[in-house]
Amino acid sequence: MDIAEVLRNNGYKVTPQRLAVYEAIDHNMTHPNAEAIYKKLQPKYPSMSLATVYKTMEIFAKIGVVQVLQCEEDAHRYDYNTSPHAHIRCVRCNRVMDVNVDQKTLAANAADQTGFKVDSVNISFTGLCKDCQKQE
Amino acid sequence: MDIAEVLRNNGYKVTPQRLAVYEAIDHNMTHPNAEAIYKKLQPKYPSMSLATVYKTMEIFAKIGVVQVLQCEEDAHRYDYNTSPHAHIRCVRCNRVMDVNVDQKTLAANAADQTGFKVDSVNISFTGLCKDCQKQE
DNA sequence: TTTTATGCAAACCGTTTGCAGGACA
DNA sequence: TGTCCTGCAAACGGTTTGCATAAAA
Repeated sequence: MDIAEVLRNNGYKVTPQRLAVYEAIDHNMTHPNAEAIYKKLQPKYPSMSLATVYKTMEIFAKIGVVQVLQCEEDAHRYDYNTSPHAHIRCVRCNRVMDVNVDQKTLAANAADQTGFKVDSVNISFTGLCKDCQKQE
Repeated sequence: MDIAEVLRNNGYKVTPQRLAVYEAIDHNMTHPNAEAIYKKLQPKYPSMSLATVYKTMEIFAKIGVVQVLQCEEDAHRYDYNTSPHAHIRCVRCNRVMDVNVDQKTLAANAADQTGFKVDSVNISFTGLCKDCQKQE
């Protein structure tokens, strides 16, 4: 994906900060939150502010560049993978992994039961990951 | 359920505030947040503080009297129905309804895929409810 | 040159906490 | 009486906002 082009096509300016944030999340499997993205950028982009990270993520979410996750913790996390899937978080090490779930069927089921026109589906699990199970 | 007995059995004192909060959430289908519970109690219990509502809900969640929900909004909501089920929120009127979902199968599926020992499952949908669809 | 973005600091909002006084057991 | 609970106000943490300056188009 050419993020510069996507920004331009959506009427947003292409700035070094936006490119940097994109670089930090592209194929980032850790599902970072804003603070983590900020910290990751510190060494290379020391003048970047946390507010800019938030503003950039809001734009990225709006134009479909990232998916916003809530994994039963305080801060939001971001996923470069915008295809519908669920997440599981380890309650011990806080690692977040992807989980394949048939969201389409679930959404159809929810619509049938309630008469809602369904917009979004959010599925998260918590538990103990393989590594942390070994250590217990 | 005799909430006084449940409190006592778990080592908590029985106070008018705790009984009042229970009264406010028992069979309350609106999935209220702390603020809503607080406001509902104001007329009858004007001296009740919001902090006490929070502290009480924390205890209720711990002893299994309520379920805590996150429906892709800022505040947590509480459900007197503690059996495993999902929720759907209307993005227009913010009403929240219950949805039956086979969480057991989903959890087993997530465990298979990731090797996690699954603790909890959280499923929420958003969309437009029947009434709000009519009005559009 | 016009418009939009940045970085800073302050505000915000839901929630938690410390503590002195009060209620339960 | 001893312990726990309450209500208040202040603190907290993640996020948003207002604004003056700076950079993109």
